[in-house]
Amino acid sequence: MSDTYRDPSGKRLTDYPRPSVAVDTAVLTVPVGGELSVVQVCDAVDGDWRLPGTFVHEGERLASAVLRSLSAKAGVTGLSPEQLHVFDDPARDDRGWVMSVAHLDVVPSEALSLDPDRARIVPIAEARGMVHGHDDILDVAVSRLRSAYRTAPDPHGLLPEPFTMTELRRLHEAVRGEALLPDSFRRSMLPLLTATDTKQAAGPGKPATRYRRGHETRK
Amino acid sequence: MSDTYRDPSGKRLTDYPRPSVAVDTAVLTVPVGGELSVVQVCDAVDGDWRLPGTFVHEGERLASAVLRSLSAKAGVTGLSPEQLHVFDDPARDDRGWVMSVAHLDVVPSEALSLDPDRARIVPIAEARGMVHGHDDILDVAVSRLRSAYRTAPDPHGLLPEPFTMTELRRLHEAVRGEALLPDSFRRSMLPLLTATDTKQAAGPGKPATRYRRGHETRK
DNA sequence: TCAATAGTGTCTATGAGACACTATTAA
DNA sequence: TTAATAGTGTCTCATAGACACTATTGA
Repeated sequence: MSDTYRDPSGKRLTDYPRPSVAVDTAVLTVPVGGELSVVQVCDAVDGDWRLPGTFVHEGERLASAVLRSLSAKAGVTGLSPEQLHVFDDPARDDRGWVMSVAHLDVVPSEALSLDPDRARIVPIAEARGMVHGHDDILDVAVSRLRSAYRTAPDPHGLLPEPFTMTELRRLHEAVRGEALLPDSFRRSMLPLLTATDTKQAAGPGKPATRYRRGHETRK
Repeated sequence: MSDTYRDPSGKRLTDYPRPSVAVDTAVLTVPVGGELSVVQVCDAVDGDWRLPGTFVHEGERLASAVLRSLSAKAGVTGLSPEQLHVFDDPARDDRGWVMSVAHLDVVPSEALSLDPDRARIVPIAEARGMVHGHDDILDVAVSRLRSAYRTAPDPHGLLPEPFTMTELRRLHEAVRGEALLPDSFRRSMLPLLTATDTKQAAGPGKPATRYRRGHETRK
């Protein structure tokens, strides 16, 4: 840090009071056959269940702080944190002047290996009642995720490739929290998928084509 | 601030290094009959034209810091700043560890009274080349504003009520940077407007109905 | 054969784009 | 009347919803 910088009033940058900056992250996932869920951690001080978070270290990127907090507090290997909003109410945190940059990270449930004493996965409907306005963060995260899943097939890669159209639709139904029409869903997603040569048969019924994300004009 | 709080490792909140937090704001406006423009201020230290900004004071809300910086540096009475993104690259600002919370504010051009030595309004196409990544902030601000003006009539209140359909369309054309079809535009906006009883005639031509924002089912 | 799942054909309602038309004013 | 601007009627096309239909498998 340059100590020589002085602003027009002659003050150094470090002469100004500075807030602590935290990151708090809604890690969303969909367990196989389950509903949209969020990772909560148990607060070491007061025992409440809340979203994982940490203070940002000096010179650290926000996304790095998010990944560090997920790996340390929840045993989660995060992927690509996305900024949502800065919660800046000075009275929000009774520990002092803390700004929290809310993040969203979307992680396949297979990639989660949680320590049950410190972290858990709960359906989003059962996650309400968290401290520090974490309910609000969850709301923003869910609506951001839902809008991403309205126009593209599994944009966050929750489903391992290749997958069948039914698997994809069940995932989207879980994320969006509502039933989708199979034929309309198929027609809207087909132009954004590439069919593979292999089929998947599970019990009776016509074997399903397997797809990958993205459209390729392969011969 | 509570001095007694200690985290699990025994440290007080104030023992951690903290970043300076700044706000930088793209103030967008549309001069009457002109194109989408942004307010720039002249940096007191290096003389560059950049977006107005300031450091956040202790206990201050981000939105308050935005309004303070606009009134102090540009003579602008800001309205309702909207958060865009946190720019957190530690190397972004050579003065030290500074996070910048980018904001958007949309202001009717009549409300601007700029000191020409310190501030100016320029069309967004001519505003490129700013320092500290302010070009990126402008990009995000413009795309946010354009998407807001795709579905609703003048959602930021740039046009004084009441207004004619043609005035509204010209404003939307300026914001979106492209021509719009008069009849399609009218049909998409009519359900979101309330007609007044008064008409407006300017020169030859059928007098135009004047509208207000919002739909009311008046008798 | 039956049950089960995958996938298609097609009708309809809706809304955007396009363009011709009518309506109402000043001069 | 003419020029100018406001506003409407209507055709077409693309798309989503809805639902019946066909296709392909295991048992």
